[in-house]
Amino acid sequence: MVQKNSTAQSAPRGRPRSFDTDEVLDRVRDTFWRYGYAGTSMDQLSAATGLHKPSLYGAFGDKKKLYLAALDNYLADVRAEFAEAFAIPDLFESLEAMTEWSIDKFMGKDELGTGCFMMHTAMPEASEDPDISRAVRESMDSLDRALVRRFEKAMEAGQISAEADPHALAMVMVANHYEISGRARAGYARAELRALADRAIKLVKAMAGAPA
Amino acid sequence: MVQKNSTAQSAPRGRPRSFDTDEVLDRVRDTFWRYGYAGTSMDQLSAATGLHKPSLYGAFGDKKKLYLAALDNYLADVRAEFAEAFAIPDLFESLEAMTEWSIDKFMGKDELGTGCFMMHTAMPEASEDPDISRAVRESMDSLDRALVRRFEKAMEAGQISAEADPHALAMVMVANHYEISGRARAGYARAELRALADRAIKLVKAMAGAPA
DNA sequence: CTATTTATGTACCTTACGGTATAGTACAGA
DNA sequence: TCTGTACTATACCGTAAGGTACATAAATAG
Repeated sequence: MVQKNSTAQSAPRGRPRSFDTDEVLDRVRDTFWRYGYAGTSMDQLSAATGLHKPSLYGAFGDKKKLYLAALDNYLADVRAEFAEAFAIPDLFESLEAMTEWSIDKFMGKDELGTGCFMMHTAMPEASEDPDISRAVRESMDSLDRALVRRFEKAMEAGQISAEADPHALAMVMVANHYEISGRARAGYARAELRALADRAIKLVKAMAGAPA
Repeated sequence: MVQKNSTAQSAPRGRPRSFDTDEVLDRVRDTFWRYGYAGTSMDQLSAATGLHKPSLYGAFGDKKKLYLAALDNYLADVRAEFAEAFAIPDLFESLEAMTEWSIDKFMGKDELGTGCFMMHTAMPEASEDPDISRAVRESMDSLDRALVRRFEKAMEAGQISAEADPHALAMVMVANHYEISGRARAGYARAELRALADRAIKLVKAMAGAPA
């Protein structure tokens, strides 16, 4: 009991895992992404990860916990990327970076068109599963806040008019974000998504006005 | 062979159906709506409609055809309601009616929060199923066109500035529409959806300017 | 080296899935 | 009334679903 909360150097006791959890979660995420939560079987996940089912169950619990782990993984990734984009000093470069990343992600591998992982795999379950529903709400709120803060920062930096409404501006970008996700999954071409994003950025420019 | 394409008055030959197809499709739609396409079983649909499975298979084919029939049903409903809303002479009353109807639909029975049927049941399947993907694209295009036409009509009627951009205005309403759907399914309250819609309408007002 | 702990791999369990065979039933037409 | 036809009801089929028992393997602790 001496070293109760032992730090990282002490190796775990039994046989070590033969896989990297994050890599596995990436494969899991990609599989759920294509086929949806209900549409993905544990056998598919087993095949996609190369792990046998008992390993998956041992490491993550059950299908839902595995999904939630993949969702967390995805959302953390989004938050990190957006934080990076929003750290760019110029507002419109920020928005450009944000939309560019989204469109890349939403097109997916081989320009297949997969949309937002959360929108198209978590939302169908959200009406029946309060855990998933809460995760979605938290993520939406988080994106709202991040965008509002970004616009407030731009106002403080004098990049846009002091009379601009950060909440209205954030709404435009958020709604555009979700729309692009839907269009991507419906099979619209990258150029069409880009045009939508550009339109939104242009609108933000018009709304935000010249710096006072 | 005389009356090959007989008109409606000739009754069908065998035992008549004991159910009304549209009523059944409504129940089917509601069930898919809650649990998603993959998350809904034929047994659930059988229970929800009160029909035994052979009747469902006999009338609709298989699960996917049954789903597509429910989707068609839903989309026809949306088109009809929006056509009605867009027939209101005043533009902003039109938009009010459109959003009011959407929010009602998206909240669902008992304010449970179900979102748009197409967005949350068809989209997850869209990345793997070209039939569903195409139906979604057609529906999105149709809503785009309807909104653009509505704004053009408002311009012709001198309700908004002749310099306004109908496509930009339509984009705002469409993106807002899909966003409200997502928020509804994530469990946001009706008042929050209403506030989002009002913000979009307010933005449209600002963008459209006073009639020249 | 031995005991303990944890992960792996195979094989399997129970249940639920989409779909159907078959026997019976209600109608139109002759 | 008889016949053909289409729908209904029950019971069922083969398969795939989520999840696990159990024997084995690889590590640490003593």
